[in-house]
Amino acid sequence: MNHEKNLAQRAALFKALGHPARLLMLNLMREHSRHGEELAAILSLNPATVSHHLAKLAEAGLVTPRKEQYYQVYSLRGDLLKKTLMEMVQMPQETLSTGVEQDAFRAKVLHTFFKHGRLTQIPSQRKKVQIILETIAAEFEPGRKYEEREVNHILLDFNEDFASLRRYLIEFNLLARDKGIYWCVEK
Amino acid sequence: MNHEKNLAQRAALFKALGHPARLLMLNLMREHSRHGEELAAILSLNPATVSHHLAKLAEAGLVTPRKEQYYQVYSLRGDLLKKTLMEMVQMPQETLSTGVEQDAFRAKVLHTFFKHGRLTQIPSQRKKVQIILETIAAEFEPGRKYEEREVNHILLDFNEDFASLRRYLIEFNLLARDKGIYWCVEK
DNA sequence: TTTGTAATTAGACGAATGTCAAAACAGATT
DNA sequence: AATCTGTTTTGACATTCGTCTAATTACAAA
Repeated sequence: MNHEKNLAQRAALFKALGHPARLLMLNLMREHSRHGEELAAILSLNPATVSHHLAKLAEAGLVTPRKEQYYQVYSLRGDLLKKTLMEMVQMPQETLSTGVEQDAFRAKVLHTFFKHGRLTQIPSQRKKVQIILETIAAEFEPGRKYEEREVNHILLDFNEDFASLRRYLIEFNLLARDKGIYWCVEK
Repeated sequence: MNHEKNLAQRAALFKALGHPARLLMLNLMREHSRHGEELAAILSLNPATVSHHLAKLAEAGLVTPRKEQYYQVYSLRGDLLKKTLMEMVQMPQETLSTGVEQDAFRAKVLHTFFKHGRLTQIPSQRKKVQIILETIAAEFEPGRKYEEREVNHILLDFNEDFASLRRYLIEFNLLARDKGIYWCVEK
């Protein structure tokens, strides 16, 4: 996809702005166009170095060159600079929010604490417990009522300590109970 | 002065934004706060690397950390990102416009073509000729009238080819002539 | 065409940056 | 107090970046 390219492009823009000499050049060009030799003299840099910097700025679309008599004159492209940092940082939702984000963390946690479909250990961090319990709670059909021994039976598939699991599920508000009848909480 | 620090700070901000992993982190934090381990899992990076990136973002003032249970949770500082690129690039006038800009180029040109107060050669680039001639024209008192032989005498101090200099000065509109009388043009 | 001048490229080299493994740290849980 | 776990630091290594000199290129001026 072009998301990668897009990402690299954005990074390149900021990278182009991330050097003192180049910031100074842009400020000088803010007043009027400049040619390489002039910038080199003002900044006390070698013309080759200036050329190198200008290439980066041009590649990022921040300046545009034009020929003029002997000189290659560079001028500022103001339109790009009018955007906010946020606009430049922000990437399309789809690039990130397709659930991939949390899935990576979920997957890691699940892989750590589940072996062959069974819960090997209950993590001590609440965020991880949450993930574990959500996975277990998915085994219960929404809307259906369960007897306590049905609940125990299901939980027993995950770990022999079904009582702790049941308690956790209620504590985390994933399971509800009334008069010995259980049901899973709607999301 | 703090101009230097200011300049380095600005560059550091952009440098912090100039890396794909850090851009992704900011985008992830745009939805909600994140802790290091989570980011490491999502980005498939070593926790140490993530910590390093987060430190750069924090130093640039783009994110702020807070402790939360086991975790160090980082959240986005939106205010900074609201500014435009131009606002971040732009430096106070005084830092640049005190005439230092052009002076550097002038100095270089003058050093190249003047030796011991005498003009060793007339440059072929108009921008440089302009600088040379302005320097020579400064020898004439504003308002005062000069005979042609007085003009020649002054120019002879710079170069034996006084006739060419005189012609150039008029061509560049630095000296004016009427009926054999010369005067320097007001700025 | 020849010459001169600014711009760019190539090459080299030191400095800064990104990455990870391992160790040290900090702080909550037990 | 002892332990466990996420975070940060340290050290090492490869990569990228900034800078210069020297060589090359592109063109305007003569």
